[in-house]
Amino acid sequence: MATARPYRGVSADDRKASRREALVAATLDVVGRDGVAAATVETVCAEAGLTKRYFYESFADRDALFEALIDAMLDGVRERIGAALAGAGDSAEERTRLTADALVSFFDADRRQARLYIEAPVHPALNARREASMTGFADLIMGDVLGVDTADARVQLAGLLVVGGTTEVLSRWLAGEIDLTHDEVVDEITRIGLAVVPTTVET
Amino acid sequence: MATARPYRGVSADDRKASRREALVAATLDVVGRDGVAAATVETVCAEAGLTKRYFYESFADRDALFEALIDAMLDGVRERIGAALAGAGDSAEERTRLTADALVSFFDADRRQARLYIEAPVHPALNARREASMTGFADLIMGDVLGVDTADARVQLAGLLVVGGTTEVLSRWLAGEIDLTHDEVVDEITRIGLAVVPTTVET
DNA sequence: CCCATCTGATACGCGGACGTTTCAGATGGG
DNA sequence: CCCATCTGAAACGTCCGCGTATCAGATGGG
Repeated sequence: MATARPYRGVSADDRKASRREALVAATLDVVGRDGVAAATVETVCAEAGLTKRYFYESFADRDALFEALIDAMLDGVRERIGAALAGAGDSAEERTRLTADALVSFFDADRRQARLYIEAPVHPALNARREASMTGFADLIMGDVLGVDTADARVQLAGLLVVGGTTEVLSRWLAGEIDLTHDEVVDEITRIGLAVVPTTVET
Repeated sequence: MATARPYRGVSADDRKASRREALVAATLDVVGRDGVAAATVETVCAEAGLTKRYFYESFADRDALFEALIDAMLDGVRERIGAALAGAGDSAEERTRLTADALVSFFDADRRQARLYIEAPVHPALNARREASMTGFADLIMGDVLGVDTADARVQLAGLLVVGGTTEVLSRWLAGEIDLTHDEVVDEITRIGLAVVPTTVET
């Protein structure tokens, strides 16, 4: 049954896919404009110009949408950092700066994603991904960027402090509470990242 | 009207005050056990062994309770830090360690308060206080403890990064994700706090 | 041209939480 | 002793969001 049929010249799969895409985009818009808490199934559908029927066509429930959304965002961040580090040298200073710049640039360029990340704690499904990602970023920064032993609990602590602190700083800077330019923010985060490395465990 | 009358030997004011206190204590218990999101008017009243009528006798609404709760918690933290710094010398290292220890000890000793602080972002009223307090703590640490110029935007950034990062670290450590002792955590936070000071603006 | 499918809108039932109100019974003052 | 006040429990009305179901009209295949 349900022998998929073209409609207005588009195949069933294409229609479904573009509706899903519209929903994800609409959610990001709502989050960016009104915050995560405002992104209900109803408001998202209204924003997308679709009805709830199509929501449940693509997502099992609201959590599924949020998970898809934040996973896409986190993949984007990782990709951005990966690209920045791809052609980099071995200098810890250079690598740290490139990483910090990738992060700041990513969220500066798309405030919707920034708000999603910043407000992730309001929703359990988002918060779980956020926490996991912070651990991952901490490992990445301490290991791949600064080149210290991430098995050391002190290094883990330092990594989480830098990542958590950077998140807080980004949130404030994007809100206009910190009167520094993009480059100055990157400078400071880089400086702090380098300063925070436990000297006793350098490799 | 409402000519307050004693009941079971207690004055009306005393009865009301103890009910209010019971509600605050119950909220803290619920938050500690089940999280901020679980602290509804109904669950709090049930925990306190009171009914909603008494809730609205002491609080205008749920937000008022949350505000009273987090303000009390933040006052407690400030008091604890103040006491720690009261008899301290001028050494930045000593003052930083005492501050870090005060913070870690406070939340380590009362996980309910820790959970309230950590989960504050889930509720707007709590989050507003949390954000304001972080700015305040950042100023306190950079100014009163480390003795640098808090008018400098770079110092503000560093302060927020340390405070935000410390919050993240505390959250993880209390959750058992960081395998360090109380003293080791204080050591690391102290070390990082000192390392993060922008050297170009020392006073 | 006819009928199955797709679309868009709307209605529905459910549960959770809020804040208000009602009521019977316990308690204390005059 | 009587009656006003206090207590504890419960009921109520409202709102909001979820997830499902219904239905008339548009569209396309055979």
